Amino acid sequence: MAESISSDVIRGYNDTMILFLLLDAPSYGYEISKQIRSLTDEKYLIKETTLYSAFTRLEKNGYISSFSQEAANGKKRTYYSITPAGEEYYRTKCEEWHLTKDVIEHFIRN
Amino acid sequence: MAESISSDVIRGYNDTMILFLLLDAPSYGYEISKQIRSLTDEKYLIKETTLYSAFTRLEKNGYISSFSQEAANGKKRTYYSITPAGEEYYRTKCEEWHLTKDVIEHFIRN
DNA sequence: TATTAATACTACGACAGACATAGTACGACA
DNA sequence: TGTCGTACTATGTCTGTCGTAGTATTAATA
Repeated sequence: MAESISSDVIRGYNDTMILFLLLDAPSYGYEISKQIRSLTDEKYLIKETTLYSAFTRLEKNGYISSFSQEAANGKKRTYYSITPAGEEYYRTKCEEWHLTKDVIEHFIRN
Repeated sequence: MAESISSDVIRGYNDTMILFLLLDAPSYGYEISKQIRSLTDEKYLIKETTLYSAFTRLEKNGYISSFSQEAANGKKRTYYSITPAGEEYYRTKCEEWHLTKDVIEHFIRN
């Protein structure tokens, strides 16, 4: 019985998950990792290194932008917000997902 | 508009596709690639190198076994058949797929 | 008859995303 | 005093995919 998901399977959708969580409001690493955890009922736990390297990649591609802000407790955080290009990319990935799902399901029995 | 699927998305499911196609009968590289092509309505075309390296990996893991056989036209082919371990692995991947799908869909809007 | 297309692969190297491991730094709490 | 939670950064490795190239045979086509 498959009980947890190997992240290799998810490869290519970590970016999409992050962008989705930034659609409504800017956020930062630790919060996003907790959101992914709770949204998926602990079924998917993104690795810290995976998450932060995704931030770097997404920013380099112009899909998110970052700014520093002090939290209530005086700690400094790096926040990220989605850019218009990021929103566009997110929509593309959603379309791609539907296609991908259909393709893979041809090979799934039951 | 996403028109074709980047294989990066599919990463981790090529093995599953191959195993699926071996469930009913042994087959070989060229035929499998054509079957994937037609089953997916040309939407997914597996690369030759990807396919043959998958064979190597799957055989090394004991999920498939190979034998040589001459085709009707006298040409030699390497056929692969799925092993019991391969069938088991295939079933696991199917279960994992359902889980994965559910997880990802939390992050897909519309 | 010469050339091209289809078949059926193998070899080699590069790349990118995921991940392991480790370390930093600060505050809260016991 | 030490551990836990927070919020990261650095570095290097691994693996599946993919680009490129080459080999060899047969079938079809000009």
